[in-house]
Amino acid sequence: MEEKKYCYRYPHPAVTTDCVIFGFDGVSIKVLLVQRGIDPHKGKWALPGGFLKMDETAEECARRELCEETRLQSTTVEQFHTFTSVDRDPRERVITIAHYALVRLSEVRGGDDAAKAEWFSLDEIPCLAFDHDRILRMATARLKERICFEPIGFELLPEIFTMPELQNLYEAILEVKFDRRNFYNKMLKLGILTEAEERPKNASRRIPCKYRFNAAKYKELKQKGFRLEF
Amino acid sequence: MEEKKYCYRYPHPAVTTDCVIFGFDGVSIKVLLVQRGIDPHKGKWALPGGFLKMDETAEECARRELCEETRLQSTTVEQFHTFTSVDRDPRERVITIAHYALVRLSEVRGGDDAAKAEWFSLDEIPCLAFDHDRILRMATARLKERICFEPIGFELLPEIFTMPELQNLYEAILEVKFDRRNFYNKMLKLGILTEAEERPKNASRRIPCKYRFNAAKYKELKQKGFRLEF
DNA sequence: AATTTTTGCGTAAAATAAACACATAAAATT
DNA sequence: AATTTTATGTGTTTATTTTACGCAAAAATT
Repeated sequence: MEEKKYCYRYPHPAVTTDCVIFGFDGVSIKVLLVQRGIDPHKGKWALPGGFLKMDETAEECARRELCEETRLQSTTVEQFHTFTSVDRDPRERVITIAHYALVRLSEVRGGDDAAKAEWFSLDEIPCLAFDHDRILRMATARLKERICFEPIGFELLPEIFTMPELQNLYEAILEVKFDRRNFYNKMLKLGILTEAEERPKNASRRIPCKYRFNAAKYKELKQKGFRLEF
Repeated sequence: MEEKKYCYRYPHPAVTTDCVIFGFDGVSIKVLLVQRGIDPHKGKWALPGGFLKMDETAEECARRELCEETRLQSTTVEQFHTFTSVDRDPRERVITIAHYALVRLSEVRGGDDAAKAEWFSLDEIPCLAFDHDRILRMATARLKERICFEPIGFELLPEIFTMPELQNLYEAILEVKFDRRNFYNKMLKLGILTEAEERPKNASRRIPCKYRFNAAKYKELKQKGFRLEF
């Protein structure tokens, strides 16, 4: 039995971060889950997560876990809720600061963790450990809200993408269907897309144009006070 | 020196909740601050807050503090961000789960706390303890976002209110001016207001109609999938 | 070779938002 | 007391945005 050497005058809860890592394979939204190797809930699938170290912020902690699983250093990581039910963990009082991350599936390499990790579609999520199903539900709800007002969708696509790909992403997240031509017009009119390649003269109409997200232009427009609104 | 009797195998941060309590006096948005009676930052103004107990959730903790300051039991309290900078508190590692609360100023009675508490307008906030200025800024930003899509504004008004009062509230929070007649039309067309009193026949036009928020109607409309959009 | 699908680029209609006009009576001013 | 100003309810007109849908051409399918 290891010594309990960190002592306080008042009880302290343990603090963890969990990370809902979203990806997009061109058809549906995926979430990365890991299979727990230890009790409690040994063998069950869970969100990647771990204990907060005393010299790191919650976001740094979440990024560390993200990197352990995907080898990705720089991606969108955002805190969205802290879960504090008193009986979340049978061992001791544990509160968790939940984050979501958006990654490009093509850039993900296997994690260095021995633990088994797997991508799941949102409609085939297995039974999850702790209150992770609740965390996941809130994460997807937040993703839906955010994508309507911030251009976070581009974090899930390759740098260069086509309009149908972008539409598929929006439809997958929001679970709706858009009219192809209206989506096209609206997106272009926003002015935040740049044509990635010059279109050949003998342009085949069947081959879609390639775009990239114009972050500079978006920043400029945002300062003028415009909102995405989808 | 009191005994440090709560011991763990790994270091644990202390966890607090802070609460940004918003009120509206008919003209501007107010925030309740308390003057710290102890070090660190003794004498400085701060957000009401305190340590999370082991048998309560973060929301319960925030409500407890709200009640201590305002005697209000049932109001909107919502978590919006957890602040985790490593050097927030000079004593030890403290993370705080920040909430905002919306209260009707008319219903607020003095707190039972000995500490001095005072309402401040957003444009005359004094220097605050810890990182509470950052917390307050994020709270007001969140309030702005939320009021555009959820009818939380009514929590700040008396149960019965007039259209000019409602408009003043929206203008105070969003820091914009609306055309009186368009605001009026838009609000009525939403269908979430009920006339509170029958208007006398010899209705003076100068005396505004009185309304109340129709929560049932709002719930019904929301289920059909409509958004406020302001 | 014919048919279907997919894309770029439109346009007409419908719905929504923005701008503003006017009557009335209370309140303020003279 | 008469006059002016202000605040409110109720519109209408115009501009803008959203929605619905048409069409041609090349690629893919049959």
